[in-house]
Amino acid sequence: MCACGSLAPAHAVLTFQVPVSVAMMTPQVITPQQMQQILQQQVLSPQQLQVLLQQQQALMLQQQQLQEFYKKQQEQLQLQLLQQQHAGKQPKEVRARFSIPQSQFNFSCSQSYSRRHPAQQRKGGYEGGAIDQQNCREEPKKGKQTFDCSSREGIRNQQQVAPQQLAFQQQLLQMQQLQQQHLLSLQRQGLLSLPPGQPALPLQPLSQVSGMIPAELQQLWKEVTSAHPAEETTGSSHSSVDLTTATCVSSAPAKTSLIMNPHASTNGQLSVHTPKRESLPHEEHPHSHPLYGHGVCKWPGCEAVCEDFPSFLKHLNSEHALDDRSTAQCRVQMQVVQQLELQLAKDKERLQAMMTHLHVKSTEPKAAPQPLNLVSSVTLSKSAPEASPQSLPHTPTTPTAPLTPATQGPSVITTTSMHTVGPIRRRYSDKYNVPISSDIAQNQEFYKNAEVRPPFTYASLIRQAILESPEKQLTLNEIYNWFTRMFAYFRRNAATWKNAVRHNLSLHKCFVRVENVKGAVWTVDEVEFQKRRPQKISGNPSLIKNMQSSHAYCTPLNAALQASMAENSIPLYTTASMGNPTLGGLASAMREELNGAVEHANSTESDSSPGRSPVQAVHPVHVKEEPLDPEEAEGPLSLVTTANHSPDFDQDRDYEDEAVNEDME
DNA sequence: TTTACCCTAAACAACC
DNA sequence: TGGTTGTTTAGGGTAA
Repeated sequence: MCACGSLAPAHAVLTFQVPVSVAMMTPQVITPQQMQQILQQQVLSPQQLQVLLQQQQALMLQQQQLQEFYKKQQEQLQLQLLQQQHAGKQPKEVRARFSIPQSQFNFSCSQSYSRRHPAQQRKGGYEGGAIDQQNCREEPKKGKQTFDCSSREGIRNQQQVAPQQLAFQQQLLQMQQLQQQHLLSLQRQGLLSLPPGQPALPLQPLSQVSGMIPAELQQLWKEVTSAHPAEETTGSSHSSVDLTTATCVSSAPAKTSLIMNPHASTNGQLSVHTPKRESLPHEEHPHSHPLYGHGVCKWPGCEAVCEDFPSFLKHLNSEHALDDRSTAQCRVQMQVVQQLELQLAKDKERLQAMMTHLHVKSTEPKAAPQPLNLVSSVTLSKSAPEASPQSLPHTPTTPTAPLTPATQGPSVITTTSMHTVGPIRRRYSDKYNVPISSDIAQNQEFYKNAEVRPPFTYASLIRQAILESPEKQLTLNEIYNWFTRMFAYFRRNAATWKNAVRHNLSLHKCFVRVENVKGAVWTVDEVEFQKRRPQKISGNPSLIKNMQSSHAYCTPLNAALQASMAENSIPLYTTASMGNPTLGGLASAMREELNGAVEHANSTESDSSPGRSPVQAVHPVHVKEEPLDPEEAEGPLSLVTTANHSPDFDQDRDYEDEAVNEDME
């Protein structure tokens, strides 16, 4: 680390000798011990420590703001990708080139079987045209049908590559701007010094990062700068654009440089200021100061009210003069910035890896986008040898494809791993993997549009359907509707999967059939559900690893930042301390997994209204006759049922017609 | 190899 | 009578 041992004159702080490139590109992790040492080097009073504490809190806020900004960028990126995918919707013929799920062959075979069974012949609902029974018997063994892989896909890919690259490049650009913002902040504060002639952007050249040629850079630069002229002139919103102007292209005129425009970081409440800096850029805007806003001193942890700018300056000179405390605060701030830079660098690497990966893939037959969990489940399967470029799953529309954090590396989404989604047998339930609800929520559009089988067991899906319902109870038909509504995959082969649904409902103790005024409805006994497959997760490292990796796969892109922070083991502000909802949820999910069923059951139980007594409210007609465990004798803890059922199935009904129609296809 | 879990298929009965 | 719902059995695959 770059701790400056001696503290003497103001200049010693102002010209903190940290080569920016070094501080930027090779930031070092500051351990809490080191941090303590730093602080102990100073003779600080408890009050000063208190101030430091407050300052750290403020810095945490800053980090959160940074996160939000980061998230926003990632969401934008995702949106862009989505738009590109929709723009490049593949024609229908393309569907034929993808694999046909095994169950569809099963469907075909069952049809042939039905010819031998008059009782089944009555059911004709979904059966389509004539099917060659011979093929029907042979193809399923292979598990695949191969079709001609035309060049249409390649053309489509080529059309998509450019905007995709552009999107990533813009993402990269923004990240760099973010990075530069912190550097400039440091420069403004005098914490970093640069040789006089050096441009304010001692960063890695963009071309090195992105692999863009200068012409592309210039074009990008034009686009970016022309796209946000208002922001640039007003300096009102994100400073990133200004930063771009100031730093991204060193040859650009510096007139719009952020350095000359302190407005660009008017929220400078988190900046560290040293007295020397007062006379610097603020002369153009005499009453504007990064440490002064809304009549309040923005020095971290200060917030002293200053009626006017002169009084603020007076306050600044008196309260925040160069002393041990201010120096220590600067040090803390610098460490924080370094951490942020480290984090940013990591994410930049990820982005670069993503770009590199996509660029490489663009020359190969492009596979349909897949939700991460599918990919992960595929990697667990052994069906890779069956993979072929022709066996992609159906993607009638181009659904949302959540992106993977680049830490997973380009090997996560590969042309081979993406071909075997359909026929895989292995599923994972939310018992020891990512919660199904979050997965479905994250990949909702994908599942709705792509005919890929959700990587969850029927039991998990049924449970999810029931738990999603307002009353935590569904009729069989409503469960059917949920399946067809949520998953394109279940809009086919209705007989097969419906039979499976019924089979699961009857077979598993966790599904309890109760009868209310409306008729029979199905509810979930969480205790029983969690009892299934009581594997010792806590004692099986490989399982834990698998679980964690599955979480990582399923983590949406906008959690990449948090993930990277966790990976980076940022010591000063851990992700947990930042109260990040994503990681918090992940942590709680893992806790839930590790703690087993009871906690989950209790939580589910709490979902039901306290006043309700489900068992009393409904009339169980049938409880599966299996030997009761002692705990079962006490009754299901979470039999979430209610009697006052309200008809809320308009939505289902709306879809029903559509689903039926599709089933008739 | 065993075991548990999962999926698919199918028979069958009861009900609407 | 035909469709739906629910139960049960069978067989095969997968992974621990």
